[in-house]
Amino acid sequence: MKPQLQIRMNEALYLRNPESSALGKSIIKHSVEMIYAQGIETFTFKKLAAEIGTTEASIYRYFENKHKLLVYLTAWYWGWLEFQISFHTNNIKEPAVKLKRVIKLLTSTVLDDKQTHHINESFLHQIIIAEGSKAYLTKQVGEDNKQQFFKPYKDLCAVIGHIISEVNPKYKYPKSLATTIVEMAHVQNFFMNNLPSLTDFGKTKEESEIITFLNDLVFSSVKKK
Amino acid sequence: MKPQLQIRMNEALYLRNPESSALGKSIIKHSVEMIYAQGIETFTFKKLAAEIGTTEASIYRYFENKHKLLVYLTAWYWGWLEFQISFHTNNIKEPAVKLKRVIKLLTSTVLDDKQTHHINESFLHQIIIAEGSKAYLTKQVGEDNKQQFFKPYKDLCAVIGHIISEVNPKYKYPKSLATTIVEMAHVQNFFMNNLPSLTDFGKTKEESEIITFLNDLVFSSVKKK
DNA sequence: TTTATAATAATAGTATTACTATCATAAATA
DNA sequence: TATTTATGATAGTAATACTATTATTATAAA
Repeated sequence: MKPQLQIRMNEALYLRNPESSALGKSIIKHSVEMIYAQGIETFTFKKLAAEIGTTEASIYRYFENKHKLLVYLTAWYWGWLEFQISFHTNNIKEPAVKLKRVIKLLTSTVLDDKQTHHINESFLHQIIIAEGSKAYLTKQVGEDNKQQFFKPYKDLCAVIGHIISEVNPKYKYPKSLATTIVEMAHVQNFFMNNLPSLTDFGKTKEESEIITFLNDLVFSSVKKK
Repeated sequence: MKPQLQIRMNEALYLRNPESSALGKSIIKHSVEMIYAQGIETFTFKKLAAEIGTTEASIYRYFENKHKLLVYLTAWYWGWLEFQISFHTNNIKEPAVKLKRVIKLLTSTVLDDKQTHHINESFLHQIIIAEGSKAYLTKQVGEDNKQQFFKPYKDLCAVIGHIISEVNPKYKYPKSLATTIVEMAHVQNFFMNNLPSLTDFGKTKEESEIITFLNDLVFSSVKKK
């Protein structure tokens, strides 16, 4: 059995730690499956309770509301992805190579970790593509930010920003380019699959083309002139 | 009195044309103000009815639901913006200059059209930044797309894509770059104001910096090599 | 092994949201 | 003036998003 990787989560995101019990893990597991299947707006705690054979009240003991649960899932995803990135770029010296690897990791459909734990990362990846921005596109973004809910996302973008600066220390917009890469990896994927005429990959629907596009975009900008 | 510009709207977006009556216009006007002020999730037809002194039932005679209203407002915005762009790039020959002008129009806070009509474009611009993507980030995106709800957005992106191809006919990703410009003009603005550490403009909060960033990004990529 | 304690189940209830339906009345139009 | 059409007034329903209470288990400390 592989050592379970535990993503360190902000305690303000939950009322009771879902990792601390079987019910908690079941809530996470089935949330991911249901939100993946039906989207965040039709997903309710009542449906979730029915699905996993518990009660609404029990779920409310773990999460204050649906929004907190979504923020929890996105935070988990970004934490997990930062780990993946540090793992897969570990012994790469060349910053440009590192940056390419990051773009690939951001864009590629992740393979489910073969049930190593209860979260299906592949489903979660799709959830982040379609629902991820709703975690911060709210009026409470300021409050949520004060409580550090977006720290994993910011940390990841900071890591990417630093790699960009390694490639070219003179490049003026490492942070904005980092968020551009992250957001576009998702937006282009969503458009390719749902509004294909908005992209140049609508015919093939190949993730590899998004990677090529992003590499071209990033390296034309960052490269020393 | 200025000639009123009428944006041609998809009839499937409404039950009764809001432009056809005083109540309809009032619904649009106050929707924009309320969604701007309180965000789409806390906004309800009941609150709107109270605000404008009508009944919920009357509002439902114009719009099937809140989602359709949001899609209507975004469609209106993109239609309006495409008009602005064609107006302000009208006699520009040089495609690179045209593209710069487009980036500026996408990024800049629009000035309210001085009550020329009932829609406050400046508020609407902010709504699009914070809520616009929720119009398509849904499970019904396919259905909505079949009904052409996103045509104004796609048309605008197509226009921008063509300008990109004029700048460099060999550039491989005009469509994806076009959506990147449009989305990033908004995302960078949202981050700059709400999660400033994700951008390079957090200190000054100047829109002009976003424009400079986007110009750099776009022209480094598109430029012939 | 009992006892305390903590987690969950079962059940109920409330306020708000997201609608639909009906009928009366006012305004516009023919 | 008659008639169509829009709006207002009112009512009602199902679902959502919770909160509260009490009973039962499971777990862990004494």
